[in-house]
Amino acid sequence: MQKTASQVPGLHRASLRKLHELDGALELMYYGWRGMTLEADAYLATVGLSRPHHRILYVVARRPDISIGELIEVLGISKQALNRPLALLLERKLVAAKRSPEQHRSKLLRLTAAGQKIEQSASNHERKVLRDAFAHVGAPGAAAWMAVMGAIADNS
Amino acid sequence: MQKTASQVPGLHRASLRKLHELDGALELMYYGWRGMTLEADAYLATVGLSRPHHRILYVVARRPDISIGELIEVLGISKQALNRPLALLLERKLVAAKRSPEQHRSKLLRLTAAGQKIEQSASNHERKVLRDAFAHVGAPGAAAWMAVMGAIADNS
DNA sequence: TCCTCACGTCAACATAGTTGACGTGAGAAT
DNA sequence: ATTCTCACGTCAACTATGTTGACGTGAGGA
Repeated sequence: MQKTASQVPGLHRASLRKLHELDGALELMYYGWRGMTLEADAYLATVGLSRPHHRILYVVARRPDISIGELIEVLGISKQALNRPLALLLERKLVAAKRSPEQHRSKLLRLTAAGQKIEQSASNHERKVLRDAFAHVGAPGAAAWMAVMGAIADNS
Repeated sequence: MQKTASQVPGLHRASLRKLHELDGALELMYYGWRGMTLEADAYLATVGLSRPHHRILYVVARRPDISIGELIEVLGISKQALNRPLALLLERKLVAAKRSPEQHRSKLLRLTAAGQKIEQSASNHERKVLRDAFAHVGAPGAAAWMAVMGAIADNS
């Protein structure tokens, strides 16, 4: 047992000197991301999965019969990177692949019932964090948050 | 050359069916995080560094003479995980370690001039994204964003 | 003087990503 | 009809970032 510090799972926000006006916002983004995914990751670990598996489950849930190629595009990773986590999901029958009868050039992916259950549980953890946060600021605050995040996301 | 899709660096937001009310917010958080760090990561890559190095530089810049133990606590990673990236920063003389004269139980870390320059450049990329996004919504929107992110971050 | 234990380091391993190489089969070109 | 091409998916090898475990060292208390 060698963790004098950081036995806190949630990594309380550190107090750092602010060198720039926006440092606070910067740190909020960092800790916000961690805060949202913390419980979901812990849940996923209990079922032997992790973040990349969840991302796959999330997308497949919302695009049934998606092909591997499309999945790669949506996730923004290489097809080789997709291979291992997806193989695990298939092996554990959380995702089912069928080749369409006449067109068997690509595989079509779907969640099994078990896969759906895990996807929903994990995503629920994340949505709960957001729901609670939005409750603090009401609908206008939530709308403003969405607007800012949209602007940040669309930067590129 | 084998990337028919995803040659777009910025990974445009995918259009996924929304199964829950908060799915949009969930995805915004994901793409927002990516959006903020995208340019900074690209810059860091040009100088042979990456995200963990930047996090170290960021913290050390705001806590000069921090010890390794404190740094571990702030970053929320294990001291072994810190070891390799920090060793690189020391080797490249972006961070300097001095042992205090009488108390040489712990090392005190500081950025060198070169380290400061890189930290500022990388952080500037991230702050710029935030600044632009905030400009879209004005001060009240920014305040609401901060409030929501604070609530999300403090979840734990 | 000795014990303890925080500090920091090294070694071994897991996981998630990368690039490269390649088999296979659909569809186009000839 | 035959051949070419090339997208699709898979496998192998490698890199990077993290984990846990083991351990040397020296400060400070007993």
